[in-house]
Amino acid sequence: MPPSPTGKLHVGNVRTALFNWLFARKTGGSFILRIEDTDADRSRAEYEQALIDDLRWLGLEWDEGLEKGGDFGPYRQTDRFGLYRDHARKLMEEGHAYYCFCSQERLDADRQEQQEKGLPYKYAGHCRDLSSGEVESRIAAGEKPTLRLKVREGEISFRDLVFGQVTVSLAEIGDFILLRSDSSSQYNFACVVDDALMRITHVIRGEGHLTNTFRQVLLYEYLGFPLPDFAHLSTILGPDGSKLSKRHGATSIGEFREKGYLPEGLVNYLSLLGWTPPEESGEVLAIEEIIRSFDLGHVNKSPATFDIAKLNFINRSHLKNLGDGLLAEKVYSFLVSGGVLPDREGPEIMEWVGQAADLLEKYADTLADFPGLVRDLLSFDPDKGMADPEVLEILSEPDAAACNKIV
RNA sequence: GUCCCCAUCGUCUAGCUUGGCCUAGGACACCGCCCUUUCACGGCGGCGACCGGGGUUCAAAUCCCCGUGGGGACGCCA
Repeated sequence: MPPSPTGKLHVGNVRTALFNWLFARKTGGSFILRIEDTDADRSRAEYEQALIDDLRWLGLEWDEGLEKGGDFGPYRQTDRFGLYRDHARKLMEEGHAYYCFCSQERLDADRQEQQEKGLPYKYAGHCRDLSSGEVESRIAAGEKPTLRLKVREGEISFRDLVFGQVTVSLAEIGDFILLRSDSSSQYNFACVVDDALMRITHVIRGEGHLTNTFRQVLLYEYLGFPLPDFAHLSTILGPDGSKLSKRHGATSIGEFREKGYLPEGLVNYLSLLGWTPPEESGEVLAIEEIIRSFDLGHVNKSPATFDIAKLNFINRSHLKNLGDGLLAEKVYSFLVSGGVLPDREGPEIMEWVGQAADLLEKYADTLADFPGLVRDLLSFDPDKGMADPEVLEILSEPDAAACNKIV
């Protein structure tokens, strides 16, 4: 599981993490957390920490990697640049790579020209056959070249565990960059070196990487590394059919946590995106049951739409399975974190918790979703035995802020 | 634009590998009825799909081709 710390952990990434984790648990393998932070501009330490917190909150503990250590560290790519350079040198010595002095401007111009002609962009190979003398003198003169892979002719093909056999002509792939001019590693290269050195057996990642995999397979070939198994997971779409993003509402798992969703509910729902448990077991499952029946070979290829209504149903079901004591505790801390109740001891708090416990007993079999439950608690009137419609109105879109409003 | 990939109810999907058991099954949502002092929960029932067109075959949701729609890649991002 190699995330980039370039933003909040998104449900799509979590689904990928989850499938990696499930596969590792199912097969008795190790789930490894490696940070892909080779993009210095976008990577931020705070995102890395949030990512760790989110993964732990969900219960997706890793066996090896960040904060955990292991035999194949370091587990942060910025700490591994030396390794990449070593392998780059090897590729160069074997004639599979070359220095490229093309300026950004020249590349942009090439790209634009190709586009206008309606051709796919591909590096034109200007520097492919520079003499070693020229290379040396330009480097001596202070030019900072990138290192490119000399892509062979023919085709490349691999068998994906989800998508099956996929093939592409190498004529489609230009000589791509291995090391940037600041000598840091580009993603595809770092990824292959790490996966090989860390003895990764299964690469399970988002579908967006399917075409990167062609490049990577070529790198495995040149580097003489054994090929791991690849499994690509379809994209998660928003209700309008486009890739799920912020404008579709809550997408970061932090937001779901704040709204009071249960980690087990979220994990259960996400496991259902692209995968189906055996029919006889139903869809509301404890994590152990998911592990037991999880099967990568039965993962769907087509993109899945994120459906909040079904998430709510799954979450609600887990809420009901929680039991009164645990539930009262969760409700209380939810209200505290939302600022509805003060985080302190006191008679009025005890009274409230007492009422909550009574109510939970009464409502034991009738729980809705978490915010719905809170809504009931706040508006329950024992004399009338019914909810106050005005309060219900305010809380029809219940969240922590709305709860705050009425107290 | 070029390449890679995908296509079953509104949504998640089973079935497709090994064509007939599919008048296409389940779940969420929705609608109705029952239960209930309200709501909810629960029970029962309903609505609802094989993207289009050609093949192959005695037989196609399942295999092949074309079209259409969608996603992804084409970066000194990952």
